[in-house]
Amino acid sequence: MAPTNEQIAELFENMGSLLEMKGDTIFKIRAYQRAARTIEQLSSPLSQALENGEDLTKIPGVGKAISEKIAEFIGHGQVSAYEKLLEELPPGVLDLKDIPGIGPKTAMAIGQELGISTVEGVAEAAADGRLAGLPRMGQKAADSILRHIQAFQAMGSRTPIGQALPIAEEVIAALREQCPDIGPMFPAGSLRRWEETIGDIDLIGTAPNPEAVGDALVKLPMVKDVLVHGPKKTSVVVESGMQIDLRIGEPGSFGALLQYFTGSQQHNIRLRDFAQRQGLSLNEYGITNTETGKVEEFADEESFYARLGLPWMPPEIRTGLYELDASLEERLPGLVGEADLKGDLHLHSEWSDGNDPIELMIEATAAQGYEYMALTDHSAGLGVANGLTNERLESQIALLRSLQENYDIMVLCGSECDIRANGEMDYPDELLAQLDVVVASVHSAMGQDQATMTARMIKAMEHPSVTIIGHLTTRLLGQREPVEFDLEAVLQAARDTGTALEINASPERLDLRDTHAYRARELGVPLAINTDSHHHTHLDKRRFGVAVARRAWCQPEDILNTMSREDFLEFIRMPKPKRLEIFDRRRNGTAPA
DNA sequence: GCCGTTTTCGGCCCGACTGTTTTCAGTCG
Repeated sequence: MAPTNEQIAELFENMGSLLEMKGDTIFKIRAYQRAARTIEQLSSPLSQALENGEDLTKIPGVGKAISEKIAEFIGHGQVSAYEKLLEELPPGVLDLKDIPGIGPKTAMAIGQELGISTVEGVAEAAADGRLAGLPRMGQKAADSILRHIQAFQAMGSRTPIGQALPIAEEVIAALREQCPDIGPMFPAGSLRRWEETIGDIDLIGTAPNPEAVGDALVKLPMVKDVLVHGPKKTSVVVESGMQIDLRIGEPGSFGALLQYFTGSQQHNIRLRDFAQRQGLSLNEYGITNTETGKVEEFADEESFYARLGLPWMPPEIRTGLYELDASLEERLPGLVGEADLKGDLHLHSEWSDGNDPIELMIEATAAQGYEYMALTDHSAGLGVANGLTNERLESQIALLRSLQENYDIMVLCGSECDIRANGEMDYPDELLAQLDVVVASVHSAMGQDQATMTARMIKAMEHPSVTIIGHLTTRLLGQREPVEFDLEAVLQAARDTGTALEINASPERLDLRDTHAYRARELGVPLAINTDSHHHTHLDKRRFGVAVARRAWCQPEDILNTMSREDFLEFIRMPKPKRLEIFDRRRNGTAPA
C-alpha cells in the first residue's frame, strides 16, 4: 500500500534529524523539517496527487529534491538517501533523540561513545555515571536527563486536548489564588490553536511582578518536578505528568508575547521571513526596525499584525501552511463560531446508553438556545449500549411526537443506526423512513480491510434515509486507531449521495479530524458539528467540535447545523442528493431559485 | 534544500535557560 502523508512526513522529519546528527548545514535540516510539517497537514494524500500527475513542487517547502524523494518513497517503498543515512549513523539514535533534553548532538555522542541504542540503556548510563563522563556533560546534566526519561515514560508523548484543557484551567486558577494581582492569563501554544493533542501547556500572562508568579508556580501543590526556573521562564511537571511552561510579560507588550507563544512555530517562521523583507525583526517583546534598532511594543495581537500590514488571524489556522498567503490575498475565511450553531443532531438518552431522561436532554439542549435537536439513541445491533429494538424505536417516536407540544425547540426523531459489517442498516427501511434524522455509524467489524470498509461506508451513504455518517473513522484519541478506508473515495461519495459527515465534538474522538474536514469542505460535503452527548452536561463539548471546523477553515455556511430551523427542515425533507441544492444555495450566497 | 514585488545566488527566526564553561554549546519552543 502507498505510504500515507503521515509516513512521508515522518521520513523527512527523520532525515532532518539524521542530517543534524551528521552535522550537515542547518538550512538543509530545516528544509526537511519544514517539508515534514507541511506534508503532515495536507488535506489530501500525496500518493493520489502524484498519481494525478500534480506538480508536488507547488507545495510550499517542497522543491525538486524533496519531490523526487516523495516519488521514490511512493514508488519503491523506501528512499535510498535515507537508508544510506541510517547505515552511516549508530543504530537507535533516532529513538534517543525522542527523549526530551536529548538533542542530536547528545544522541550522537551516546551512540558513538557509549554504544547505547535504547532509552533504557541511556537511563542505566545516567545512573551509573557513564553519561556524566561524556564531553560537555556532567553529573547535573545526567541527572536532568534521567528525570526527563522518567517523566517521558510516565506520560507518553502528547495528551488529548480534552484532558489538557482542564489541567491548564486548574493551574491558572491556582496561580490566581496565590497571586491575586495577575492580569490576563490564558493558554497559548497548541492549546490556543486547539490542536487535538497537546505536548506542553504554555501559559501566558501579565503581572506587576513576573518573577513572583514563577516562584508561585514551582510551589503549587500539584507540581511534581521543576525543570526550568529562571527570571522570565518557568517550566514544571504537574501530577498528571503534563509539562507547564509559564511566561509572564509586561501589559504594554503583551500582544507580541501572546503572538510569539501562540505559534505555531511554522507560522512564526513564515511571519518573521515576511517581516524581514520589510526590514523588521520580530521577537516576544515587539517589532524591531533592523536599521535603527528601534523597538515598537504592542498591547494586543491585532496591532502587532497590523504593523506588518496583516489582518489578525485566528489561532486555529496558524499552521504556517496557507494562512499568510490567504491574508495577503484578502481571502481569510470568517470562521464558524459556537454561537452560529442552531441545533445538535446526535444525542443519547437513558433509552440506550445515555444517562439522562429524554425530557432532561431536551431541556438542556433548549437551554443552549438551539432551534432544533435530534434524539439519536443506538440501534438494536449495539446490544452493549442497550440499543433500541424496532418496537422500542417505534414507541420512542410516538413519545417524542407527543412531547413536542411542551417545547419551543423542534424535537426531531432520530437514531444512531449501526452500519452492519456488510454496509446494511440495522433497521428496516420502512422504520428508517419514519425518522427525521439518521446518523449512521460503524461500531463493529472495525478490522475490515480498506476496500471492504470503503465499500461498506459508501453503501451506507447510498441509503436514502441516512442523513449523516457519525464519527467516520471511529478512532479514540490515544486509545484506538482509525479504521482503514479510502478517504478521498468516501468524501467524494458523501458529496455525490448528498450525505453529511459528522464532526464528532467529543474530545476523545474529534472525528472527522481537522485535515479530513478541510478536504470535505473543499469537496462541498455538508458537515454537522454534533456533541454525541450521553449526559445533559456534555452539550458544552461542542466547543471542541467547533474548533475542528475552524481548523478546517469552515465558515458557518459549510456547517449543516448552522442552518435555521426552516432551512434545515427543508433540507431533510428533500430527497438525496437533490437536498444539496439547499446546502449549496446558502453556501454560494444565492437566493432560492 | 528551498526560494524570490531587492534576488536564480545568497540568503535562510529568535531568545531563554542550563550546565559546563572562562565565553558558549546544546536544547527547547
